[in-house]
Amino acid sequence: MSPRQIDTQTRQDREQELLDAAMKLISDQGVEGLTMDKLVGSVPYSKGTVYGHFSGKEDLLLGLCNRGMALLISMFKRAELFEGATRERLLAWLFGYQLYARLYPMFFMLVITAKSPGVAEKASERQREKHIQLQAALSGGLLGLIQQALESGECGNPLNMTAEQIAFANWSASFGSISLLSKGADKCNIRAELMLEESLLMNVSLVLDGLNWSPLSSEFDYNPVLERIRREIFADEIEALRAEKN
Amino acid sequence: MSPRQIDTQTRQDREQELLDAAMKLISDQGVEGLTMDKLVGSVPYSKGTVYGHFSGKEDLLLGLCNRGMALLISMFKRAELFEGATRERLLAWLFGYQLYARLYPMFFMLVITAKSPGVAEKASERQREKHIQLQAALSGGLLGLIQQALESGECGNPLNMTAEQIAFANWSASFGSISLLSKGADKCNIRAELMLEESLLMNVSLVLDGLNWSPLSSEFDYNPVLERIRREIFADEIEALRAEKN
DNA sequence: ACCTGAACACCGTTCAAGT
DNA sequence: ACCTGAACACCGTTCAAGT
Repeated sequence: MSPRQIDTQTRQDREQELLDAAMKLISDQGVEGLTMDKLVGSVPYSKGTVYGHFSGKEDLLLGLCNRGMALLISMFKRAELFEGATRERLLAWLFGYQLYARLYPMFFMLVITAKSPGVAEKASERQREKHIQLQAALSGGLLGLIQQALESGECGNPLNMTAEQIAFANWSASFGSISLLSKGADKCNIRAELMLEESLLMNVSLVLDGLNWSPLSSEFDYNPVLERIRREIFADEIEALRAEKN
Repeated sequence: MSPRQIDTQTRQDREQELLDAAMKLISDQGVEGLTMDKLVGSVPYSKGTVYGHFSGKEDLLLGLCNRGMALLISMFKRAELFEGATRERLLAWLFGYQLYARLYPMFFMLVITAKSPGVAEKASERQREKHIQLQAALSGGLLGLIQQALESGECGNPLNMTAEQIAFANWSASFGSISLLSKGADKCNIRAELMLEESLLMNVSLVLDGLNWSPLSSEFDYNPVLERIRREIFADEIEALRAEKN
């Protein structure tokens, strides 16, 4: 209620406004269509003001990436509530990741560009700190789930890997499948999108079978589980994806 | 010997010269340090001449990517000669991929940027054709190896995947592991590089065990095989990597 | 104290003018 | 026919001048 309070409030609103405008530019014209000039032009503030919020283009990019990660975290929070064996809940987690990559391809790609030395080092301390904090929140839930599976013995873990190594194996299998398959699938290519879903699940199944994580895909039909995940957890996202097609 | 012959020869030489100069700029100043202005400045030709070889920056990028792929193909050709069971030869293949990513991180990353709609569409028809041709050569060897393993029964293939799907599972597991782990490992970070090697092999082992590709990693010690791969096939690359550290 | 936008250095690309 | 480099539109960033 003090003037200072109001000031920081309007300041935060304006920052969100800038991020909104930047996202609109990206979804209209692609990542390379995002320009400080265009951003300033699409917003009722001057260059100096924009630079008062983001120290430069790299800082803005990391700010966008962080917004995307917060969104992904909210999806994972919902996936954690899915009822089922640990492997089924992990499936919900991975399905959410793939939905996220399809709904917000710009955010998915920003994670890579944000980690490249060129941008990470030029960004502000504030956004960098936020980034590693979000990263920790992101992997925290996954690690907890894996630890549970190790303790209950559902994950046989024949190679005696650590929970972190298992998490990395799952993440990199998903990340590799998604990034190799979603190159030019921006629009219309519905077959490519279905292939992404199918390939991702198959590749992750191999990893989980290799980990001896029961029930193995040879002993259990995961299709009804997937159907439940789609209906119970991510109905909104799937609807949004369908709406986007038209 | 005709004048035309000589002309195309000098033209090809000049194109290689331009690619050499571009590579030097990238390895000195990073990918974003590559600029048409700087390239022209580092070479005894004018802007117009450079644009006579590459229709624009995207075309140059794809040209560099293609050069990297040709280099990777030559490494895979050697890996194919490795003597051993199919799973051992696949290991040689993947080990080569990881060495390539460490030796030429710029080439490894260029494959992603080259596939992004922004650059692929702006590049010339010539480089685009070359690119898909190289891509076919690249996956051809891997597919042949997998088919062999399927026919001999060494790969149990419990999920009844096609050879293409198996190839994609291996490729995406490798790609994901490498790209997530080699973010800022440019220099000095020797622990991160060893971790890359270890993580990649572990993640791929899970996939291959999930495929029931014998001998399973629980029944067979692959470390001596790796040692043979290092010594018999990639001794030069490992030496180059060591030399680069100093 | 906060905001503005002219100014600067650099970028990718083109094309009239030279040889 | 081939090459040159001035010129153009656009980019990210800064900072003296305003309020």
